[in-house]
Amino acid sequence: MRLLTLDSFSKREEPRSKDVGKVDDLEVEKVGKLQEETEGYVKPKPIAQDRRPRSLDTSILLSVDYDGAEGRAYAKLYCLEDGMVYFWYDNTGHKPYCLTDTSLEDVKRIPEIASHKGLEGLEEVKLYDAVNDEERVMTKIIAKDPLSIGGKPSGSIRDILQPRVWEANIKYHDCYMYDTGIIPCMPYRILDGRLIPVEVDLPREAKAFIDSLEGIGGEERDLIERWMKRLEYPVPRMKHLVLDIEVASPYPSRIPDPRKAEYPIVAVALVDSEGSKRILLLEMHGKPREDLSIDGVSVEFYRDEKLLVEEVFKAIDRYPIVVSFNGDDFDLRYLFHRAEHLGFQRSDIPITLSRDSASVRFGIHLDLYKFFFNRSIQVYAFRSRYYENTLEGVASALLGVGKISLDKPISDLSYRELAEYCLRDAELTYGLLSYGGWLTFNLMVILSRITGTTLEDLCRQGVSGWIRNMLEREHRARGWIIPRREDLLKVKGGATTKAVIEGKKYRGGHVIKPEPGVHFQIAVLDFQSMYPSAMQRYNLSYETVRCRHEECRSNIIPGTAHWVCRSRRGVTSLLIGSLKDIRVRWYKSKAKDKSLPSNLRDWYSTVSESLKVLINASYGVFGAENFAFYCPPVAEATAAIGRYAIEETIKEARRLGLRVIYGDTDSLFIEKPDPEKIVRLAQWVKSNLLMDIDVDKVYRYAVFSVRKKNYIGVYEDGSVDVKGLTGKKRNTPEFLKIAFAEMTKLLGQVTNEREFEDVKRKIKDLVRRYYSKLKKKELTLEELAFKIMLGKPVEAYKKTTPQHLKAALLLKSIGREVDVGDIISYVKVAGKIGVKPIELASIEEVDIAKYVDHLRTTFQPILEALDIDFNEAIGLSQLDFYGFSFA
DNA sequence: GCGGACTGCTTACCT
DNA sequence: ACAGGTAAGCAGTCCGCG
Repeated sequence: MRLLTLDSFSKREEPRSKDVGKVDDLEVEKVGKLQEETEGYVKPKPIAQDRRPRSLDTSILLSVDYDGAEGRAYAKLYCLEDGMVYFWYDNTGHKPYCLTDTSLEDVKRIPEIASHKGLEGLEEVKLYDAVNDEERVMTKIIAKDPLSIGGKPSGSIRDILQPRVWEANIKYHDCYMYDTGIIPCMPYRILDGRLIPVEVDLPREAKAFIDSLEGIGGEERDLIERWMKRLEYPVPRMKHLVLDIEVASPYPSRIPDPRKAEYPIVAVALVDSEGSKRILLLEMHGKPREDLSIDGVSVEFYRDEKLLVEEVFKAIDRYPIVVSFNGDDFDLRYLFHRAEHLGFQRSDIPITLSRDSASVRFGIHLDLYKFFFNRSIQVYAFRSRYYENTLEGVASALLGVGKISLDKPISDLSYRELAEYCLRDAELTYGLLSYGGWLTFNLMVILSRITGTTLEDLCRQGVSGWIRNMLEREHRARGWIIPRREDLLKVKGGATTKAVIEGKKYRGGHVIKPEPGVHFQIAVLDFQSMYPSAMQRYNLSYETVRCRHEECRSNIIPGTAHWVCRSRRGVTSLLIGSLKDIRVRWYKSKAKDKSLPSNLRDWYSTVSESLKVLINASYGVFGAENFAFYCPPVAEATAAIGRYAIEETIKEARRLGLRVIYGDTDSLFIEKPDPEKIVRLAQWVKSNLLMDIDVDKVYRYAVFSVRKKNYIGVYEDGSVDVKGLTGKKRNTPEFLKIAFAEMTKLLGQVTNEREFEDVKRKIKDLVRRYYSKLKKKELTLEELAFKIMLGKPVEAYKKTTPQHLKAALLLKSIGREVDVGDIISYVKVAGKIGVKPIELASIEEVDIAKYVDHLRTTFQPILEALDIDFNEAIGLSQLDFYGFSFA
């Protein structure tokens, strides 16, 4: 009976070229057995059967879906024992529902409801309304199926009840998970037909840690235990299949339309986590089959596209996790529609499409494109190491390997070229998932467990979706009504402060004007997680800010017209606070613990980074209009507490005699600090503001100009931080970046004030050298290019025509496709338009004067601080010209 | 009709 | 579609100037 585990499939024959017929026979036989194995209540096929329930070993919950034919929810479970996916159908009788504040009797009298075909029943429920701080009796309208609640073009229950309807927009699979309390990516068993969580026992050390927590309430302690159980349970290795397809389009730069699927699928790469690599090629007319062998790869030719696609479908059916890069919008969508054209029955296509996702029938489909494009993931998890949203961009930045570049359309490639190209894409995608000891996948699993979002949704939603899920689940668990956005906005109102930037909703962080010049011995003090701490310590949450109690109105948040509740603990304050506490007190410190083996440290560090993603986003979402719990006063109060904290801390620092030379939002730069005074300041902050500050870094010296958010800091070891300066921006021409880097290297060598004179001379030489390079045009177009990302489609620029757009338009005029997210490389040239893409320019036409201006502005902030005059620096080139070289 | 002062748009950065 | 604050360069407009 083990025959059908994925293991047996992965141990397939040696890589070889093989013929269609053979492959086909083999697979038909296996699929037949798959069906046989699947009998019973628990089954890997959504077929209605009512057999005696059987038990299932420890399995990981992958997702929950609704089976329309069965009329109930089912869970997809990945059995750790045999590596197969099983379906468990709900037998608790859970049904979709929504709420109304109309009484049960009155609801009965609404004829469209009473006679609604989808109505299952009505029920009176007592729930807590946190917005208004009162218990309410609501009527639960239970439906036979999710579509009856909402989603039909007309006649849905929620449309009939409008506007007196609550919780009608929650996806049913989420609703099911909230109510049953089941958590994706956690282990379950099936006993006596019931889905039962596997009890997770915390390691002794972890229990001791929880017991040792001081100054933490019981509620928060319970939460910490809950999080830790989800985080300490290991991430099991699950089997993945990466899939990538190539389509023979006659247009080289145009992506074929997956809805039309008019061109044949000529290659499919299948790379799995067990080491198997297959490439399926379509034999094309007039192109005889080659005897292809690629090391470690099974190359398979197909005479018939239908058979090729069939083979791909069989592979999809065999894996619990199917992975793609942009499969939602392309690969799976194309496969689906192509299969339709090729005459497949719907039931033989293992893919289901919805508006912006594609899913597979047995396992789950993860689209890495959306996950890597997620800003929070980009910034916090991968530290902005990539910034393009393409496979090429992400892979070459993280893996150091890019796509194979093509100079002709797919249809002109030889079989070998095509095979290698397609395989590379799949390998890169696999590499992104398994990268750094499965960092990406671990990250997803951790976020999934904490927020209760399935991996499939996690990939596709943003951080506001994740946090919404976490909060909604918490509401259901507590018996709270999930507030409606419009009620929140109406009751809590908008912002009361004025933003510095026109058009923003409220005032944000405070930036202190730097003291220009060179400053030695700088300690940089940082508030630890300032905004999350503010939310935790000041009890910020949508229901506590501007609460209903008269007696709380005097509890004013400084700098605002808002107050905060004294009597109830805010739910976001509690959730964010507990996540922050376990991160700082357990995972972050474990990640730094050198006595632990490195793989364990990596795990702790991954958990720590995942928590950071959630914690850091927790403030911003409340100011985001699309967030389900959008509440401007919460975001505004958070930022206001931050400003209050830093301003009061500066005052106290000055009282203590500390010299504050710069600060931004949650940081303070202090010159030549007395360590004792720093300790006193930290104590003051702790007892007066209930927050933590510590010395985040120490600079041997730092260089400031008058500009905020622009400085250079040199560490004790000579390494250099460059912040905000033009010389390190990614759109700055390479030669300026190189020149600037040369300068920072010089600055890194300075250890005391005396050495500055020498370095100042060297910097002048450097500037003059690059000036002369420019004058002599000893630079390539590549080095001179500005590389600017096209922020929107070409047609969307209505108000102005920026230079990178002009260059893009020139590219378009010679037939090159340009798209959102493309990086346009152009140089500044003489003439009316003033710019040319580097593909069309020559070095002779480059406008040198413009580049001298850029040389000036790149160096200006630093020269200013060092009291060097740019003109004087390059003026030396005149002397140089006449032979008075200092070199 | 030309150029400087100004505003607004755009991108990339900082926290 | 997590937030606001800052810098820089350019596009486009207004306004004064015989």
